[in-house]
Parts: sequence; structure tokens; C-alpha cells
Amino acid sequence: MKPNHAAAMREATDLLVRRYGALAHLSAEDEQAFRRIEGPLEDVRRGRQFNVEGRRANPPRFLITGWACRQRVLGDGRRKIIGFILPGDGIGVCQRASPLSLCCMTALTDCRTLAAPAFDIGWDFPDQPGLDNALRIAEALDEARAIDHIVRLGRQTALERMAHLLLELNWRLAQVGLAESWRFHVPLTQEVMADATGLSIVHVNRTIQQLRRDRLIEWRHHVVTILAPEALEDIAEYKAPDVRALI
Amino acid sequence: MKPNHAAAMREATDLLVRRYGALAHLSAEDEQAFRRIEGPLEDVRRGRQFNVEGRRANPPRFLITGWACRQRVLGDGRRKIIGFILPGDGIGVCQRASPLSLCCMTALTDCRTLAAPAFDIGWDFPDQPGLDNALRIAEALDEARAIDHIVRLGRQTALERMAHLLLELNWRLAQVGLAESWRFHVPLTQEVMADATGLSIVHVNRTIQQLRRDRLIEWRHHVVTILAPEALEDIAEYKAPDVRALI
DNA sequence: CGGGGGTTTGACGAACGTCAATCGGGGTGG
DNA sequence: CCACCCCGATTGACGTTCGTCAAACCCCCG
Repeated sequence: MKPNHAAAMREATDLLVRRYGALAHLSAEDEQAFRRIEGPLEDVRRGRQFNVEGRRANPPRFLITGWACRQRVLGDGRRKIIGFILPGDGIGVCQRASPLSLCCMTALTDCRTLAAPAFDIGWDFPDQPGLDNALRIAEALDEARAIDHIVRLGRQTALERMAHLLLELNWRLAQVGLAESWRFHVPLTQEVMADATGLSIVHVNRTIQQLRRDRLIEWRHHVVTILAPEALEDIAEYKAPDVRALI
Repeated sequence: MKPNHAAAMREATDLLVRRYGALAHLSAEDEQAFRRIEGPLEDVRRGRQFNVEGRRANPPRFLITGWACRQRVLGDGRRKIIGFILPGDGIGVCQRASPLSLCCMTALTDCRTLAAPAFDIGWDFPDQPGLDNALRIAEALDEARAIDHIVRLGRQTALERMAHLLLELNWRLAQVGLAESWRFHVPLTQEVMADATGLSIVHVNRTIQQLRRDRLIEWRHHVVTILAPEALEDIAEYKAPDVRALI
């Protein structure tokens, strides 16, 4: 094992400990469970699918760098992104059979993943209750975001949807240390944003323009800065999830 | 206990056995677990909430007759229905903390429910594996419908959404014996359909008119008949859920 | 016979989609 | 180093879908 590989593994498990430690208290024992993940680390090209729709990704993995998504494509090519998968999130990691884990999952950018065969369906970590808790909460957060998404798509305008999505991304990225002071990197094209918000590319562009004009955000070179968090939260009726309510 | 009360209890548990028996094989032992539910049966008026958003319904119950829904209401009164709750479905019945069970749940019609305190969060039925399975599958189906709903709202037209929703309702009602030969009772106003499909009342009406004109459905006196199931499924790209895939 | 909730219709307007052209920036080959 | 190119962002013009408003209608019930 080369030293830079060991460093990469260390970085990957650090990320997981940081992310899941924010969801539930991790004992030294729990942390060790993450440290013991054997991998391998894998580099995945943009566009690659992690699974076939209807089957869980095998092996289960954690996303370490890059962005992925769950999506469904209709017969005529219309695509809907169900949700984003961000660094720290599991891909095919689920305790009980979960339809969310059966969606078609695809890399939106070049990614790095860490295989974690032990985290397969029906996992059981009796000696690591913190780890078990954290993973369950992560699953619940996925479900909660799906509900938010339904409300967004069904009853919010383009501006509100975009604002809501940006706040959601900020919250999630902040959890893993990838957003600071309301600034974060979004390696997506506007086409992807369109498929996530249920809008057309052109209208996504116009909506972003408006958010910019109103000095609510900046968005340059794939870096988003939320200039007026409270105003944006008002527009979107966004509430950050309450992790403690999901135990 | 009056005799008609005993009959009502019998009907209620029959419904549950029929419904959950369609999801997983129920042993005699499993069935008994349903038969032993003590209740009480409760009649609930239309409009009543079963829980406060963010808290699970207490006690957990099963819906026996009538329709309910999960919904969220925005600050300015816009309402989005997350999903329908039909006879046989649980209200606050969930094994692990589930955001879907934390939605605000409301009776859309006068309802009858059967309280089932044993089916509270973290249930454990080691001696009734069939019952446990069936309830998990029911939870998974809820989640799968949420995903379908996202695709519908994000990338389907009014006509496609309505077609999809009607097919979903037909499938679910057929499972509990409330739809036969593509005909079922829908005790909803068009306003409710609007909040479920993310459309306006007027546009729901126009969409229904078009489905009628095209001889795809009949809809009279709250009874829907699907005249051309295959054509409707093509329009909606509807796939009936595969229960076996969710184990 | 009157009333009220829900449905239906028409006219109009706003939000959003489509098409097409242009722009802009980073990468690449000469 | 420069010209070119290509993908994605941006803009404008226009079309469609869907929302809004308001009136009429319908049916069930008292």
C-alpha cells in the first residue's frame, strides 16, 4: 500500500466520521468501525451508473468526492433527478429494503467512492449503536428531503424552488465541511439543476439571474454564495432539518 | 360489547388481514396478531388532524373506512398533499422514525380508525415474521409512491399526472378489495385532487374533461371507471409496484 | 323553493417552455 | 502563443400550459 493511498483512505474515513458524527454521537468504538472499512477506494467517471434501477448498488459504498444523484428517465428522454448524493452519503447503504436505494444512481461528476461491504442491507452493528443511529438518521434525512421536494415541485414557484434547493445544498455541504459562511462549490451544469427543480434549462438560468439581480446570491465559476440567508429562507419557507427529532 | 360492535371489529380486522396478506404471507399466528388488536374503533370527522406535524400520531392506528392524507400547508395557504392514506393503511404505524409518519395527517372524509397501540415505533414482532414483513413492505410502498410523485410533479403534464394518480389509486384500492374491474369510489373534491397533483382546481377539471372526452375514464358521482387501462398506463408511464422486489 | 357546496365554462393573464442565435471561457492542436 | 472549437451560459422572441377570476350551472337537502 503506497503512502498516498493510506493518506487518501485516512481522508475518506475522516470525512465519514465527521459527517456521521454530526448526526449522532460516535464512540471511539463507532469511529473504529468507519476506520476499519477496507475499501477499496474507486475512481468513477462522470456519467457512470452505480446500479441498475431496481437493484441496490453492489457493493454498497460511500461517496467521498464528487456529486451523484438518484434519477429516473421517462420514455421520451425527460429526466427527473430525485435527489442529490453528496460526499459522505451512502450509495446502496441501507438497512431495510428502501425504494430510495433502488433508484438509478448516477455520477454527475467524476467521483471517488469507498466500498463498504459491511454496510449492506440488513446491517447489524449491535456493538456500535452510535454508528447504527447515525446511518438510520441519514436514511431518514433522505426521506425528509423527498417530502420537501414534493412540496417544492407541487406548490412552489421557480424562484422558491431554486432558493429552497440552494439552502438544502448549503445545509448538507456544511455538515461535511464543504460549505463555509454560506459559500460552496456546485459542480453542476444548469441542465442538471433543471432536472432537479423540474424546470427547463432556460428558466433555470433566468431564475438564477433574478436571484443575482436581487442580491440574494452570487454564482460564479461554480461557486455559490448565499448573500442573504434569511431573505432566501423566507422566500423558500426553508427550515433546516432537526436531526434530534428523527431519532 | 354490543353485537354490532363485534361485527365492526371483525370487519376491520378482516380488512387488515386482507390488505397485509396481499403484501406478505401471513401465518395463522400473524393473523391472530391482527385479530387481537383491541382498538378502540373510533369515528373521526372530516377535517380532523391525527397528529401535529413533527409528531407521530398517538396512538398509532389503522384507517378502516374513509380517506385521509399527509399534507403540508405553506405560509400563504398553499396546500400540498404528500400522499393519500387509504383503508388498511397505518397512521403513525412505523417501525423506525420516519419523516413520512411525521407529516401532518388529516381526514379528508369522515373516517373510522382502529387504534393499535402495539404497532408503535420500534415495534418488534419476533414471533410474527409475516406481520413484520407486511408492515415493512407497506412502509416501503409509501416511500416508492413518494418517488413516483416526485417524477410526476417534476416532469409530467397535467394529463399524465392525473392518469398516473388514478392508476395508483386503482392499484391501492384493488389491494384492499375496494376496486374491481377498474372501478372505484373516490370521495374527494376536485380541490383535493388539485392539491395532490400540484394543479389548480380549474385545471384539474379541464384535465378530467379531457380524459372523459378521450374515453379513457368515466367519473360520475364520485365513482371512477378506467375504460382503457393500457392506454392510460402508456400515457402515465405507470408501472404497478412489484411487491416482491421490496423484501 | 331557496341555499350552499361543488362543478363547469369562458376570458384573460402569468409563468414557464421552446427555439434559435449569440456569447464566453477553458482546453487543444498547430 | 495563437486560432479554433466546443460546451455550457445567456438572451430574445414567441408559443403553450396552466393559473386566476368570475359567472353560470348543477345537484342534493332542507
